[in-house]
Amino acid sequence: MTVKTRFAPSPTGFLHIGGVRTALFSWLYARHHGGQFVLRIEDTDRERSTQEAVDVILEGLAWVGLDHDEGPYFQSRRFDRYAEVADQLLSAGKAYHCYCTRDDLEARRVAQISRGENPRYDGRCRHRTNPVSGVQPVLRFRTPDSGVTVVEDLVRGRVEFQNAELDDLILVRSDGTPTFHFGVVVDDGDMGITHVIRGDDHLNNTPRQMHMIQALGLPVPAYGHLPMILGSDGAKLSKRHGAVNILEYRAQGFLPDAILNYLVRLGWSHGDQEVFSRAEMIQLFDIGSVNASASRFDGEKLRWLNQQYLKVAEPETLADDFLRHLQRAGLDPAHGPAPAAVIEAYRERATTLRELADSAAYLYTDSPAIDEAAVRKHLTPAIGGSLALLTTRLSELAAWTRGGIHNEMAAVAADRGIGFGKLGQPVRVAVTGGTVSPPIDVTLELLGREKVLRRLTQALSLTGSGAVA
RNA sequence: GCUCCCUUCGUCUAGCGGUUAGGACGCGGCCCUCUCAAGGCUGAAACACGAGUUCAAUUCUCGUAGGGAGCGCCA
Repeated sequence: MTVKTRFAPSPTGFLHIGGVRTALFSWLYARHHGGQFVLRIEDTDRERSTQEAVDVILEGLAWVGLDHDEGPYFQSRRFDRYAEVADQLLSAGKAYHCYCTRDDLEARRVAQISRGENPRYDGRCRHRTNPVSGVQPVLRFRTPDSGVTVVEDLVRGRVEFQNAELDDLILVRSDGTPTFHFGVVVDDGDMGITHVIRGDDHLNNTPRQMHMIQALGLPVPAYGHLPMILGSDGAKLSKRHGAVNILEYRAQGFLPDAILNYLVRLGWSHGDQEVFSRAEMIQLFDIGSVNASASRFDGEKLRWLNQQYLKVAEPETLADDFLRHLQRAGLDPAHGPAPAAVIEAYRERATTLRELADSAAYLYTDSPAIDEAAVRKHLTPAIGGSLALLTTRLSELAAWTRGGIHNEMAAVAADRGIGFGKLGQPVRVAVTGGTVSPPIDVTLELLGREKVLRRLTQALSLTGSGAVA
């Protein structure tokens, strides 16, 4: 049997990190077993579904690289099929029309709750033989009222449900549209889904769906219910801390591989290993060793992982994204060094591409941000002579390389009788405007001779030493 | 309220009857060092509680407490 899994989001909002994790595990399961991964858009609720949400889901999945083999299928285009299956169930006596109104249902629900009962449909239309005129009925599924349904969950193990606890759920609304439960069952059957891997908010729905599948005479798929991801405060994911559009992570400068790596370690592990390439994930992933408990989202660890990927990536592959972040910051990439060299120099000093671009901003502008306190501290009269000498020597340096620059700086420091560091930091402040940058020779090499000489000359005047190059 | 699920350092986790309870992020210290990082070494930090079962429970069972989910003509 070939494994076939699916990811079935409803397009009523953006795709967030929790959805991506669900998609990832489902995708990994399929890929690990050499199976197929199906994408299905569950848009039976026409009121709340939007094309914009569909686009965002598709773009998000494409960005993180969770590719599907089939689909996207849209439930909204399969209404005829659902109607056909509904008729089948109705004529087989496995479903029936219910004429109870919403108001009646609601009133009974309130009464049940006040009596301390599980609010559920009382089945009063189960044996009705005549239609109620003027009322458009819904179609309800006739749930077995005794017995036990066992879910052998891939993640939770054996979970039992008393059928008597379950009521007759609606398959088709009075307006003729199918409900979520019905669409899922018909689609999973039609699409040949063998393994349903989804969030554990569906665990309680599983016995009902199994009943429908059995009534349809279809094979019951295997189920795996994944624990949910909580916000960093332990509360349900909300916009404050993670339930943001997955594409926002791209805007923040995260890499897809880092996100998937972070997500796969939420609820799953392989010994002490922390970093997994996609190939390793696929090879090692085992749903049987997925945790049953919910986990919290930790942005710090995501940042750490992101840097791990930043550090080993081919700089060229990061160049385009880096350029986008520069432009976002209002900088002109043409006015500075080639991206790869900057990435190379900065990736151990940044956790995201966005941070990296922000740190490198001084390379791409003629008016870098100036740290006034650093200027006062380092650009003192005493350093003026050294800066003047360095400026002269750098202007005469034959080849503008870090090695050559380093030699000139060492020579100036020796000549002036000061340590390398005593010269390095004032130079750093002079050319970057701040106190932090890659090794000073690398920094100067990146900036280029023209900008370096100009900034050193400007800095010289700030020292108040009267020295000139 | 009813049903179902969950519970090891602050966080992610390893553990699958006998361990000095391991690793990672974060935090502290030391080393390296022109700054910041990165890196190396190192420190503090956990089995929710109570009963069983057992020679022996973090590990098995049952409770308790605390979290979570479901109970819609939402998905």
